Amino acid sequence: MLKGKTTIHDISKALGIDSSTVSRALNNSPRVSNTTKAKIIAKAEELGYQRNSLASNLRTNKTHTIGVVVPRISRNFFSTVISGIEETAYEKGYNVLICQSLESLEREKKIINTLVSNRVDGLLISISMQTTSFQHFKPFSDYGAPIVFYDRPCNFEHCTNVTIDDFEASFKATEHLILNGCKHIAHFGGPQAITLYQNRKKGYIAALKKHGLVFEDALCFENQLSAKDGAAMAKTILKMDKVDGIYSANDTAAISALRYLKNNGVAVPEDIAIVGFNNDPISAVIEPALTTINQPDFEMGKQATTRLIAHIENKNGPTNSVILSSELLVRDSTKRF
Amino acid sequence: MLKGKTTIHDISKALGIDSSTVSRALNNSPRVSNTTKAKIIAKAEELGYQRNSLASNLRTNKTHTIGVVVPRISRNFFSTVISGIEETAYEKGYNVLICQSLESLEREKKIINTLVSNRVDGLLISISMQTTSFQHFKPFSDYGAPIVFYDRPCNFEHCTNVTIDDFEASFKATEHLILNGCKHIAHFGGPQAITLYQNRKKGYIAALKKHGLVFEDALCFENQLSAKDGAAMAKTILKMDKVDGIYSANDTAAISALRYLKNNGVAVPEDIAIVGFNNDPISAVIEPALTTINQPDFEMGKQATTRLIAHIENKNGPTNSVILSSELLVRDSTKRF
DNA sequence: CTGTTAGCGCCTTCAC
DNA sequence: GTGAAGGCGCTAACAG
Repeated sequence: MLKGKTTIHDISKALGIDSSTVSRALNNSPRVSNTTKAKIIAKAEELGYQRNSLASNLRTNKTHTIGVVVPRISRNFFSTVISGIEETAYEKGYNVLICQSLESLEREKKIINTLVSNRVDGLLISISMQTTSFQHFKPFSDYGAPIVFYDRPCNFEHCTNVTIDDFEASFKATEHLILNGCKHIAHFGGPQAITLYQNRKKGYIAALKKHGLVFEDALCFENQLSAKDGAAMAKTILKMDKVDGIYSANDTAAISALRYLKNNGVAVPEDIAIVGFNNDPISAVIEPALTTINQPDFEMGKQATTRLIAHIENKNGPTNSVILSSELLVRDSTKRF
Repeated sequence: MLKGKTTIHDISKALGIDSSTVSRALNNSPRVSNTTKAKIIAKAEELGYQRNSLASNLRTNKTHTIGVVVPRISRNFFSTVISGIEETAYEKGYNVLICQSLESLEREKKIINTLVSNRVDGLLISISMQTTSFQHFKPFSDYGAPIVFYDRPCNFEHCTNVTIDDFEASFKATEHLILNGCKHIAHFGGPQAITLYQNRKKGYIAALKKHGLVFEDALCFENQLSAKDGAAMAKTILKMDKVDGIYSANDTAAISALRYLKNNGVAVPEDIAIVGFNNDPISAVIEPALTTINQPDFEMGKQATTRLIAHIENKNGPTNSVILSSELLVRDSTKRF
């Protein structure tokens, strides 16, 4: 007989105890005597019993499972967020179902359907870059499962948003450069159609203003911030021959620029200092000369999960959104090895 | 009324058609007339019906879900494997449940339990580094669900293994260095307790032998291959003043060594050529001077999934293990920017 | 403390 | 082509 197919009825028969008592015992109900409980548990192990969660969840109408939708697990930021989510979820007795949208709206819709039909208790989602309408979240909230949006906020019904304060982070980054003596700071910016990059630029401008530096349009770049872009911008900057600081809205461009500068005999951070948003652990090891903005990724996962579970277990909880702060991570800029 | 809670009975009542017919229609059974089928589907959409997979799976004893256990999703190699798994699984109508063991045996055991109690149809797993006994897989195979081990092989019952040919890859890497004129090639090796690193060393030795080079114990390192290790080994090598090539069993150590060398005025690959196992996309951008071994990560995911699904759907299929080849990725070693 | 009964939502014989 | 009936495995009243 296949052990895995053991049911509470098998235990029930083997012991001459009713299956409902077996169920209670296995759920550690206080309404079963310790002796029978012990007997039942022993038998369960002997028969290799494994609860059928499908049946249990169907009956209780609760899965103790949280659906997590992420654009890409390979991005360090998101995988760290997931770590935070998992830690909090497991701690509180929830399982986690991870799905990647790969930035595709179509795929996001499919995922939502699957999660709904699997009746997850709640949803944590960072929407895809293609997502502009939110109708596909409706079936979710309709069946009473709460949603928390993390990193990429969303005005859907009264859902909670957990985000990072991009303005503040950029402000601090730029200010750091200024306080270290930079007078002409370039900004490597991302697509201004995206709120996130807008805010990062605003923070940069605000810091300049506060410290009485002039905003120069020529020092403001806007592109995809790829490695190629980074090198190209560095080249442009060198030609201008006055830039002494760079604030980059992501790390790929920052690192690429840094390498270009070094290869062309520019000392970093002595000649040109660089602060990059985002921090990838590998690049940090490789480029200790780079100061980065350390995003609260793990913390974001924890916060979002805590809020979500609060909503799941207490439907009338508040839907306060959360804005998290980042920290500047200034590394040892001397040769490390 | 909550839309999400619509059941086939609601549709049944609304239409005056029996629920069994509704069920058949929604499963696109040929035994329902097209007219009633259309009516039912229309009504289902109108009511926002979402199938309850819990009930369906319970009844059919099939979840169309594959459990995937991975040591760490943040490692590029694994997240790419997952992409391959997802692609194949979705194509064949399966869902994927991703779990991270974080290299912990205890956690791996818990995951297995959850997956079993959720009755996934099959398991794809890369075991944790702590895993040496395999008893915890028993409940899995006991209830008839097949297992495929990927990347880290396992002699458990007659399960399929999908792995990479480490010997061959190392051989090719080392040979590449030799063919490019290297005479004294150092080997940055990982813990020799792990089969994988053993095989990588064997491939290195075999290549030396084939080309009549002497194996020198002093050039063979064994450590965790961290960034620190990489720099330390590079330092040692420089002192020896004869090494002209490095074959590293991972990329972290390779990149770190490369940077140390460059910082000390050594030209790469002109003075010392480096080939590193594993390739991280970011480091590839940063260090075009590095030749890497391009592992068939995506392909591995696809292969493993294809095998698993074959076993799920045809219980008596063969359990042939698969060994995949890697490719040397020689990058433009000139200054890229 | 333990047993009885019923049903979660779906699918699948078996009839007609 | 459709309806009736039963059960997947578990839990939650309600009794006793």
